[in-house]
Amino acid sequence: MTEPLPVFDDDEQAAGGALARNQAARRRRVIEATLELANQGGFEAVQMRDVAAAAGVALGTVYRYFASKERLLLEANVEQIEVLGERLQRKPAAGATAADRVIDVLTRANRALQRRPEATAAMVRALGRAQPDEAEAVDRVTESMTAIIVAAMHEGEATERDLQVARALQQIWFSSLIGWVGGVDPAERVDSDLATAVRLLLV
Amino acid sequence: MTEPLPVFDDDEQAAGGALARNQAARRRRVIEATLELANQGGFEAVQMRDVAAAAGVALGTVYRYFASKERLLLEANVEQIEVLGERLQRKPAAGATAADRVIDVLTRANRALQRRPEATAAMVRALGRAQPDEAEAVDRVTESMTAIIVAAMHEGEATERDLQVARALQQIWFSSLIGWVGGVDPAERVDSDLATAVRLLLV
DNA sequence: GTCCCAGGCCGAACGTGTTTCAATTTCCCG
DNA sequence: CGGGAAATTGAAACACGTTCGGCCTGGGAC
Repeated sequence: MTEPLPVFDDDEQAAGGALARNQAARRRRVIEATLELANQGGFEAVQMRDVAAAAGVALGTVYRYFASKERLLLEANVEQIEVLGERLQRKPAAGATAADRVIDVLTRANRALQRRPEATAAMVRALGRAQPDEAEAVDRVTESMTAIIVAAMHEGEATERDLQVARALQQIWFSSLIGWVGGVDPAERVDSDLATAVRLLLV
Repeated sequence: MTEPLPVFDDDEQAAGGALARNQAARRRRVIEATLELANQGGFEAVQMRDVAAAAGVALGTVYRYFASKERLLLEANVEQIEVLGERLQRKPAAGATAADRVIDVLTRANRALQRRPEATAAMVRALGRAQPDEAEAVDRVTESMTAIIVAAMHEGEATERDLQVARALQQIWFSSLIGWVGGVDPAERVDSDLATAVRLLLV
């Protein structure tokens, strides 16, 4: 390693001592490097050695923070999805009916995802490979996806049926993304599958 | 190799000459070995070297027939799914309404899949990892799943809407299987998700 | 300030999917 | 039967995720 020095290039809250601060900074750098690589070349470009090198950290250190490549990608993308969710909320869904609003928000979400096709593909691939250890991270991602849908349906409390519909749509969304990422379907198919499903589910 | 002899333990049509016959037999042995290993230990137990050894074939030969591990698992499982589809047809779905029939057939299908959890997990994992090269194999699997659903809906020609519903259900089915295999959800969740979705989609 | 050690950090080594290639065997056909 | 094409073999090498054992450091005890 040519750079064994502790570096603080992070804007997080510095809660604990120097150690805790360094750890937070390292973790952040690893995630940043991951997103960078994922943006450029997708899942296969995120090679653990490269992530480590780009983050200025040893390979073993990456594994100290993230138990596996899937976990790393998942955790890096949970943030992204959550940010996306917030952004979508800020500009509330347009449309008179719930169906219109859901279609609107999903279309916008997909547009955002397709703007970084490689990164999206990497995230979806990580989701598709998840094993029991990663269940929690997977859950957080799908939870975010569901939340985006629920929020678009209406303002107040969601009914049981709303939640069922939202889960179904999230599952269809995920399947479609897999299909797109796997080269089975074109990107537009994600939108059209979802629009069709919304029309079937939200009478 | 201790067994270089050509073996014909296959019941397929012997169309061409000895070469074609041997190739068919080899291919079959590789698939058989794959299913065997997948049944026992799932995805990670299907190791290419072991498959080759169990099939009495060199590693390079396995790759002559199947471009990748995913492809191998996919092709091995297309057969399984198709057989399952036929078996399900033989005992037609029970129920007065389309919804009941679809739930019935999906429940039976899941019971069959859960009887070989490891093999199912291996197939689902392969589906989730698919890349563009494997698109065709993926398509055949999802096609079979959709066909099972369509067949349960009614006898005659399927309407456009039927096909949309069937595709949506297939996508939900797949997502649920991923969730189960990934340890996010218990096996029963596959059934309950599908039952819920059927009730929402088939009024 | 010095000493000590739990924990962080490192990178070499391992496992498995994939590729490669020369040598050998099998098949087909004249 | 003989020759050449194609398939198969065996073994080695490569790529990349993951693991492991030892080194180093920060920070508490004194």
